[in-house]
Amino acid sequence: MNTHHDVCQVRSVDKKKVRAVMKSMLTDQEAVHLSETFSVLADPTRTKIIYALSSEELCVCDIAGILGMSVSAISHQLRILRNMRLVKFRKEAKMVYYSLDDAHITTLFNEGLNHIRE
Amino acid sequence: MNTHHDVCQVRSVDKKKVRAVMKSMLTDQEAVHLSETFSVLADPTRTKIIYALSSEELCVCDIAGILGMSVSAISHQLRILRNMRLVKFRKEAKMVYYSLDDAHITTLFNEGLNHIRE
DNA sequence: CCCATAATTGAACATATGTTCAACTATAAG
DNA sequence: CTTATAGTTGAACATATGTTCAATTATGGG
Repeated sequence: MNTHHDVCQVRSVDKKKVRAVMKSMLTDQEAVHLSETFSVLADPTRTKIIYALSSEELCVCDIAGILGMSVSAISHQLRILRNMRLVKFRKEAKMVYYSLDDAHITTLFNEGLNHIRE
Repeated sequence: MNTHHDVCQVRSVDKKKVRAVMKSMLTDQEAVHLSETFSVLADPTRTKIIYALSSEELCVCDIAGILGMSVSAISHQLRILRNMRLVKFRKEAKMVYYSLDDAHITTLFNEGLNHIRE
């Protein structure tokens, strides 16, 4: 609930503009969904994992080795990526091999990578 | 410093793969830079602000009105967007008008928007 | 000069997030 | 069956993040 006690009392300087923008504004659901999408890529460990998996299918142990981090930390992050359907996995004996499973986010990832590297 | 006490002892299941991936791996700096870029868009309030400003130049008061949030909360977020050079502003009398100032991130933003709306 | 309004700022607060540690499951070898 | 290894998980912990609240700055009107 919005009590407006700290919201600008004029409510709007340009009511016409305000009404127009409000009409096309993202819904809360859209804004949350959109920001959650970006959140997946908003962590250096996860960007490294995604980058690593973009060239090779890898087991948890090797990802940990490549990033110089604990298997546990990597496993926790892989769970997040799994829940977001960004990676898929395949079991073979005692090993679990991970690979990318989302062409969409990969595009977004590469778009971001191009931006910082330009 | 990495003590390796919890890192897989085998160090690598497939040393060839591991070495190859490590060679092309993002640097810490790149990974942090990349994830920081995505972090800017990883908050629903900021995505709404960016969306609002993509159609109109707006003063702080009107942005607050559109989002139904306090002027203070919006101002704090605008400072973040300003520091990241995502928005620029212009003073007129007592008002401060904000507008977008980064074509790059806007592309990334729209890419994300397309993904969730497809 | 005094007051009202637009906006910014810092501190406090609650919540979210990422890593560590230890315990646990699953699989395979002897 | 026992042991070793790969991986997962939950709790604890520290840190980061976003909003609120109160105080402050900046601008303009009477």
